[in-house]
Amino acid sequence: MSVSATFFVMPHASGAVLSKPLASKATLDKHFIKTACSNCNMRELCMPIGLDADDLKRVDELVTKRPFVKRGSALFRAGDDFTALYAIRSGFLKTTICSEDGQAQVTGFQMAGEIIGLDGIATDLHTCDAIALEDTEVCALPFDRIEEIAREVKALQHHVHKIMSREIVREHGVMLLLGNMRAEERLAAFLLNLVQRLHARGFSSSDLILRMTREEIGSYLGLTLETVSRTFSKFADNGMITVNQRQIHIQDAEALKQIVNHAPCH
Amino acid sequence: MSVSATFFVMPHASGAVLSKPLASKATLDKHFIKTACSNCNMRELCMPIGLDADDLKRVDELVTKRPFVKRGSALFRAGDDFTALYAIRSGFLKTTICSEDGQAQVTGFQMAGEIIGLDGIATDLHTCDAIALEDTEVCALPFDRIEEIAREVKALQHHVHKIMSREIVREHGVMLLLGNMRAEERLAAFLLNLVQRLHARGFSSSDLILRMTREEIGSYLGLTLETVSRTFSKFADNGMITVNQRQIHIQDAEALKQIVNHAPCH
DNA sequence: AAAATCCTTTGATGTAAATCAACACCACAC
DNA sequence: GTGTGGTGTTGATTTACATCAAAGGATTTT
Repeated sequence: MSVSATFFVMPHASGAVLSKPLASKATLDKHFIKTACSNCNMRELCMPIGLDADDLKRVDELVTKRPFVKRGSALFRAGDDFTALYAIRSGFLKTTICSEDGQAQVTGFQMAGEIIGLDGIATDLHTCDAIALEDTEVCALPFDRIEEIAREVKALQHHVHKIMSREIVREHGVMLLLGNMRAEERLAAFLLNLVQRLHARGFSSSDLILRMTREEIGSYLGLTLETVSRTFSKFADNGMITVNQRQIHIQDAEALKQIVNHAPCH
Repeated sequence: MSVSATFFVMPHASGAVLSKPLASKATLDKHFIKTACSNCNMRELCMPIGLDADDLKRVDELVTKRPFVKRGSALFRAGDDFTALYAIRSGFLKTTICSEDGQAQVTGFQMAGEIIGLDGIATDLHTCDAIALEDTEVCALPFDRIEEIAREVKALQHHVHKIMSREIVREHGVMLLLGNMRAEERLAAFLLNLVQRLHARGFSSSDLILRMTREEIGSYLGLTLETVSRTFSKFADNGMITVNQRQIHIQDAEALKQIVNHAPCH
């Protein structure tokens, strides 16, 4: 098992593999489901396991608001006061940091079941923008309430620690990617990581729809949009994937893994 | 204030500026100082402020061992069981992750007063090697004890969260550096960050001794050792710094900041 | 103190990816 | 229908950095 696979391709695989696709279900039942965490489709992904009924009730009270973020608009922006973490119920976001001259860099893409906003704890201010790449619904988890309950519920406390540590490990993987890998390796790792996370949410492990532009992928991977486009074409020419706009079909996952693992031209 | 300066140059500036250099003191008093945290030189850096006497006593009991790590040897290695975080009392370390083909990448450099080992929380296994670049003394903080006390001492709980969030923000800065910056910008940001952290520990804000090789700097910055060396030479030619082996004197910090901020050749 | 190893510098050459540029495509509006 | 702006592809050229190479210093070992 390679480090790339461990660090980068699987950082979100916490064992929670759901039996059915969640997005459609969430859409269907939108107005009927109870909004309690204990009843949430995403529970296995964003909540600790092994809570007793009493603890669960406490955690249910945690979620006060469920903001809806329209495609293209921000859940929060750098400089905003930090008050809450957000658990993503449905949708897709990117986080970006930008230097004063407008140079922006995508630091991550987040999907349903993931937690966003951890960067704000350090200074009580958010340090990045969180922009919805499609219509997105999140659960606001007021951080002072999280800390309050975490002091009483051991499992939640540890879960919070794990989530933050996991983000640190994920970023280590990105550092490896940005520091060491060639364009092909980066894009292969990116695709495998995306599809793996989608698969853990009940979606196909071979088909995916990109919610972001080539430019956003490039920004995340430290490449230009042209290089991303060319590399997609190269993968397609080699029969590893088929590309149809934002629709990607992975035909040969093994070949992609080979590319990620085999250190390049050195 | 630029993002680079905020994210990358100052991530460790938690306001704690000590009045005197600590390293010599620590060396001098080595066998005489009380080993309690409440008496520790580094307290302002690695402990929460505003603890009452009762809380302080509790935290004092946290530190069980003070392992000594000889230069070149490992505090922990990837794959080791995670049991404790480590607060660095004195010395200097690097953390590295490596892919199976032996390709290693430095993910950070840590100095006195900083916490190391946060990556292990996610899986109960360390995911990187921590190697001492000079003889180093650390305080082992058993993580189950940290969680136990954090449940009782609110200030400690929040402090742990802040430390983890700060690490996430630091890594965002590294991502920006690796993804967007040119060699000169990277090295300038690196130097400014190092000297700023040293200054916060009571050392000079213009002179520093590098504890790592050009190769290790290059690994951290996603550059080769030759490029690091050449860039040092270029800075020296421009009169920004003087380089004497590992001794660096910063003559024109402003010029270095200019390099970091001004987006490059785009 | 000599030997061996590691580290650093500097030069010459090669190359992966950026940049510059043109065009095709899609979506949405009017 | 014909604009208009965002998005994606592909080609030609440039360039920042990697790679290859060699030699001089520093540091550790014996």
